[in-house]
Amino acid sequence: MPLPIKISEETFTPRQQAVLTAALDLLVENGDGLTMTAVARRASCSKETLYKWFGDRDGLLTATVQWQAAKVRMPHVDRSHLSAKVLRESLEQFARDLLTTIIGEVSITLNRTAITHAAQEKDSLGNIVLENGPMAIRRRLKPILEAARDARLLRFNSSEDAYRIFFGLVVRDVQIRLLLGDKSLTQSNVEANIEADVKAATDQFLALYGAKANT
Amino acid sequence: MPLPIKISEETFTPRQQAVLTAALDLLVENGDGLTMTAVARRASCSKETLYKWFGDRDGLLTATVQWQAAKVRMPHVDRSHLSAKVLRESLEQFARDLLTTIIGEVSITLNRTAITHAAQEKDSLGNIVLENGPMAIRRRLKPILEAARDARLLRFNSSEDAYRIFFGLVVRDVQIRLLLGDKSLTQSNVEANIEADVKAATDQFLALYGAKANT
DNA sequence: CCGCAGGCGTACCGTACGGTACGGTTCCGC
DNA sequence: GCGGAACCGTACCGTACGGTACGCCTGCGG
Repeated sequence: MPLPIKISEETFTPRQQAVLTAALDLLVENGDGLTMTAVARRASCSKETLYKWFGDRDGLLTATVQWQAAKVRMPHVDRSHLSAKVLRESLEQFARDLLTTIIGEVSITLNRTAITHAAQEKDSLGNIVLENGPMAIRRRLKPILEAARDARLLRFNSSEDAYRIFFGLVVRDVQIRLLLGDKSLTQSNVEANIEADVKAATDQFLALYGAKANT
Repeated sequence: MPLPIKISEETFTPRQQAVLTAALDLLVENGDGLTMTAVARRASCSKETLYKWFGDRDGLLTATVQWQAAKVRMPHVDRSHLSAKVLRESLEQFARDLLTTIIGEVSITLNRTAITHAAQEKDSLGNIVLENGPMAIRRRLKPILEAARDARLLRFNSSEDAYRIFFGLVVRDVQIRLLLGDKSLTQSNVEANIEADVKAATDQFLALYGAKANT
C-alpha cells in the first residue's frame, strides 16, 4: 500500500499512535532489533492487530518513521521585510533547529534505521527521512536565501549551492560521528556548544555570501 | 579477542584476505544481509574454517571492515616548505580524496554497516570506520593547518574547529544523502562535479581562514 | 608408506522471529 | 439481550541463519 504523502492528525487513530509510540521507544532503546512481539507486548496489543493495521514489519517501521518525522515542524520566517538583522536571526534559528534535531536520540535512531534499510535496497525509509530532514530544511531555507539576494543582503549564483554550504557549515562532522557512535561526542557535550556553533556557522555563512561586511 | 591496532600485510594470510574480499563483495552487493553460508560459498571455504579464523560473525565483519579501512592511504604532504600555492594544492588534494572516498560504494557500504552495528550497542565497527575515516583525515590535516598558521598563511584560533569546517565545506549533505539512498544523487552525478566542488570548498575555506586575500 | 594437520563440503541443531490461527472478552448497534 | 466486529493473548508454524559436528580429501614430514 502506497503511503499518503501527507501525514495528518487523522491518519492514525489515537490507539494506533500509542502503538507507534511504543514502536519508536523500542527503536530508540534496542536499535533496529525491533520485533513484532516486543511491540505487541509494549503496546499491549496483539500481533494480529499489528499485521491488520500495518501489513507487515516494514509497514509498521515505515508508519513509525513517517509519523515521527512529520512531527518535526520548521519555523516559518516572514520574508516580506528582510533586514540584515532579521536574516541573521533567521539563519541562526535554522542552524539551531538543525543542530538540536540531529543530535537528538530520536533523530539518530531514525537515521540509523533508514540507513540500515537503505543497505537492503529498501529506499522508502531513507526517502521519508530525507524528505522530512534535509529536504524540508532546503524547501524552507531556499526562499529566504533568494529573498535575501533580491534584497541585496546576500550574493550568490546558485541558491542550491548556498543551501548546501550552510548545511555543511552547521552540521560538519557532527552527524556522521553520532551515527557511528562516537563516544567522544556525547550529547551533552555537543549541546553545551550549540549556541557558539550556531553563531560561528552563521558568521561564516555571511562572511562567504554576505553582500558586504554586514554583521 | 581484541583486534590489533595496526593492520599490516601479515595480519591476514593471502587465503584469509581472499575470504575477506569475498565478504566485502557480498557486503557491497547485498548490504548487511551477509550470511556466513554465503561467504563460505563465495570464498569456497567451509563455515568451520570461518569460525576457526574469525571466531563468529561479528569477528568476520570486524576483520573485513578493518582490513578494508586500513587500505585507505592518505597523501603525505611535506609541510617543511609551505607556500600559499602548496597549501592550496594540499587542501584541494585532501578535498578530492575525501570526496572520492565517501561517494565510493565501498565507503558507503562500510559506513552503513558500521552505523547498523552502532544501532545495536556495538560500537567497535563504528570506531574502526571513524578511526580510518574522519579521524585519519584529521590527524593528517591538522598538522598542515598548524604549519600554515605558523607560516602566516592561515589564521585561526582552534585547528580543531578549522578542520571541522573544512570537513563540512567539502562533505556538506553529500554523505548523509548517499547513506540514506538518495536517488537524485547518483554517483556519476556527483563524480562529474568533484573538481568544481573541490575548488569551491578550498576557495571558501581560504576565504574564511586565509591570512589575507590569497587566492 | 603412514599419520596427521589443515581445510572443504555438507548435514545437522537450536533458536529467534516473521507471520497466522484461534479462543476468549469487550463493546456497540439494533 | 443478541449478533457481530474489533481486539487481546497466546499458541503455533515455517524458515532463515548462526554455530557445530563429521566425513572426506590433500599435502607434507618422517
